[in-house]
Amino acid sequence: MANLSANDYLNKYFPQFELALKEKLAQHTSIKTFEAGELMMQPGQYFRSTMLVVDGKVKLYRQGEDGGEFFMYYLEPGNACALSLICATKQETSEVMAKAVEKTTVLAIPIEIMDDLVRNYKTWYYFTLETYRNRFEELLQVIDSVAFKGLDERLLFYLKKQTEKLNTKQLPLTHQEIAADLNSSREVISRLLKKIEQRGDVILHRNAVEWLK
Amino acid sequence: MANLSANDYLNKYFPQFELALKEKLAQHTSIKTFEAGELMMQPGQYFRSTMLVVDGKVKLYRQGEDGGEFFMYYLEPGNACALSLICATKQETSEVMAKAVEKTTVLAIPIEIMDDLVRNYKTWYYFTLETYRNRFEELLQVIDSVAFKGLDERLLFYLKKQTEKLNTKQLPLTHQEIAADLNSSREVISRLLKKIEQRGDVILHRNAVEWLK
DNA sequence: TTGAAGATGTGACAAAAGTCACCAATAAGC
DNA sequence: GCTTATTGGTGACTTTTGTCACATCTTCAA
Repeated sequence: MANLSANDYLNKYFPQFELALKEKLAQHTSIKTFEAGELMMQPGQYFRSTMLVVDGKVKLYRQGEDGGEFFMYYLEPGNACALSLICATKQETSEVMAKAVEKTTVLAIPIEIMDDLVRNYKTWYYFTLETYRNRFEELLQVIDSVAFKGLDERLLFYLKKQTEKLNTKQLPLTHQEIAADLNSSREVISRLLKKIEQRGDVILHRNAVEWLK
Repeated sequence: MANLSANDYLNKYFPQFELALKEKLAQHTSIKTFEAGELMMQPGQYFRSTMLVVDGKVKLYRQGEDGGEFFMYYLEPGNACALSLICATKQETSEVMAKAVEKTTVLAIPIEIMDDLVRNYKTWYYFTLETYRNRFEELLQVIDSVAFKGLDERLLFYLKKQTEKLNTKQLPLTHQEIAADLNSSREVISRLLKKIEQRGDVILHRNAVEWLK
């Protein structure tokens, strides 16, 4: 993607923002990019800005004390990180990990203007509410799958979600990565995938899983 | 508790609301009460109002397709149901269960005035944001415990949370109820409780667990 | 081409959790 | 008192998941 200005990004991915808000943001935000694989946020880190994703893809996951991971959801262009809204506003440390899975571009909004945004721009207010709502609902789904389902069903749910979000049926995932996302172990995932393959729902390739449904 | 007016409740539990907001709410809300054990909200139900809890205690939990339960958190006086904010605003059906665990009183805010509240009363806006934030953080904790911890640790976490919220070390819970909240089975909970008792962290009574830490 | 690293497959076993059957203790109602 | 429902205890067993050890296979770089 060619070099777009903050204004270009805002018009493209945040058309619902009122004009004055877009102008305000264009003045005060800086554009930051992260390389694929780069960590954008980690527990214990303080924030001086909230981030609006305008290009790429960000993976949000929780990290356990033992170092285990647990995938929550992806952020895409047009999304904001609900957690960074929380953390920036409350000046608390983040409790989740955010990692760029592709080269990712964000608009960084300094916390100093957050209060102004919230008070004076209705569309910003609606946007933050909508962000909370959406993330909340995603978290509820995550809780469901982990509370009520066995690993086999969770794996199916995970693969389905990946095909939707990555927008391809050839999922570029190793068994090891899947295991990490589900906080399980590679061997177990390998076996479950094999079962699913025998049922005819996927085909296993090296470094990839092909979703057939 | 004697018969309080909406205004009394607002002053007591929502002192942070600006005066005009309290007046507005006093005019437009109705007081509803629920008996102990009464279901206040269930999946598939539409809402015509958002609820502010002003007395009693409400248990929020998720229900699986198989009928299993999964405890999320309690709402207490001064809290609002984040989900009812979502559902009322988006006119979507609820996806969680809410049950009064004690006789509970709420102020019901008709959705018709929600937009007005959001637009014109700053303290309402802050309140809704704060509500989302708090529930979000509670959900993250729930996810952690279920993603990274074994049943034994989850049980400890659960008991601890109960002592905090119920504000007593004599938890009036049967093993069956605990098992339901954790979406496990009574026998397993009984055994784990026994272990914890042997470690000296609790004493088991009939219909109650005494938390010693 | 060869060696190293990473990805996957698999058997054997261990640990955690759920299920079933049944018993004992307690409380509540008649 | 007696009966019955609820609560809790326990052994035996199964299923699910995790762990360990090791074998293949592929890719890539030296």
